[in-house]
Amino acid sequence: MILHVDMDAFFASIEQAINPRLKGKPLIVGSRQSRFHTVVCAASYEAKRLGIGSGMSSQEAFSLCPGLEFVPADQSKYIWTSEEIFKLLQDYGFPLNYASIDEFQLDIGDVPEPQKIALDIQQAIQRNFNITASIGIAKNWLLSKLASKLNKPNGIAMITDDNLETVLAAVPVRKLCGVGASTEVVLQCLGIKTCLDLYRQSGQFLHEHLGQHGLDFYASLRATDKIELQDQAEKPKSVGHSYTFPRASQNTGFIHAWIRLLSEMVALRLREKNLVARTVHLWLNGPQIGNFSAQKTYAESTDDGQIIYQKTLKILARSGPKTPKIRAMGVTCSGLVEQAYQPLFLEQKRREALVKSLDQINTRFGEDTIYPAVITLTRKLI
DNA sequence: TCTGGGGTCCTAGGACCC
DNA sequence: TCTGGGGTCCTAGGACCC
Repeated sequence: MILHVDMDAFFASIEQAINPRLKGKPLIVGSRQSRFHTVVCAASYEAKRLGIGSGMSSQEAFSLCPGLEFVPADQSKYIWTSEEIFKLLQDYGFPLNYASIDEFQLDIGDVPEPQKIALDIQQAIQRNFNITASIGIAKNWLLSKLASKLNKPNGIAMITDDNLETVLAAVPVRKLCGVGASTEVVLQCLGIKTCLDLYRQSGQFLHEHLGQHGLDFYASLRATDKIELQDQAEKPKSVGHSYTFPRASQNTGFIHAWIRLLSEMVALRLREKNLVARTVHLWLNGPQIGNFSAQKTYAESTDDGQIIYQKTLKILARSGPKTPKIRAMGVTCSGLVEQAYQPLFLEQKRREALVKSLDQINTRFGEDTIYPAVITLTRKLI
């Protein structure tokens, strides 16, 4: 059996646990500092009851609840809490998988009373962090994840062979992990509305209409999939940053400065994780171009913002749109491996020593102590 | 004036090698 | 020089999740 632990309104609950004034109040955690130009990252259950949910614009949320409490997201708090919960779960001694910042899966095998373990975990989390979790138990990850949503918040639910069809009949297919907007349209056209409708289709039928995705659903709903939990936190496969401008811009200097800033932010995160990257991705979005993305893989790996910036500029020059307006952009690095080589050339050694010193100064005296001058200019242009 | 930011996985076609 | 098959890596884009 797999036990899926899903934290309830994770970011919002942490803020309420830290700040008693926010307890019991409708609260949203926004993705940016500004309470007006942001979207809801997480909503407390008090806010959810008023119809506020993740992904909604903050303005819409405030119109539903003028007295709404607002806190900008502070990732470091949530990452720290997530890692502490992971350690707590490790002590149970089962293979453990880190599924996302607020979801964990334990392979508890065929222990006799899985609900007892679930209850114990819930109580330990409540005791240590003053927040609640919902837990689903089933034969594989997809069904256990579905189960975790059945009795939210602070609930426990188990899907067995006996209640499988009853549970599936009550859940709209859109709620199943892996069914997004596009898949839902396909399924609606086929007359498939509930998870039970999906369950009753043949593998061949699902393959015809959904390809590999359909076969995966077929196997997962029957718990015949053979995906084993890996007993460790996965290493990241990509690291990126993106930014959306208040208005679209055509100013080349502005755009290049932002690429520089995003490249430096990505490089800093790579160094923090002791990783170097071979592949650089550039993503652009604008009213005329829609989504544009291009990537290039290089022979050498790097964690240097200056080099990532130059590579991104090359991608832009080679295949980027010519002069259209840019509304949002992102720089992402992939092809990540652990940093484990000695720099060969003097120039390279000097740059790495410089970058290391800058990181040390910024760590000791605050993030904004020393940085490329272009970033000052960029920030003024926001 | 509606539109954030961080990711993962899959696919299909092309380049290139043996 | 052409044909065939197998395999890997790279690229661009889509779908989805929190």
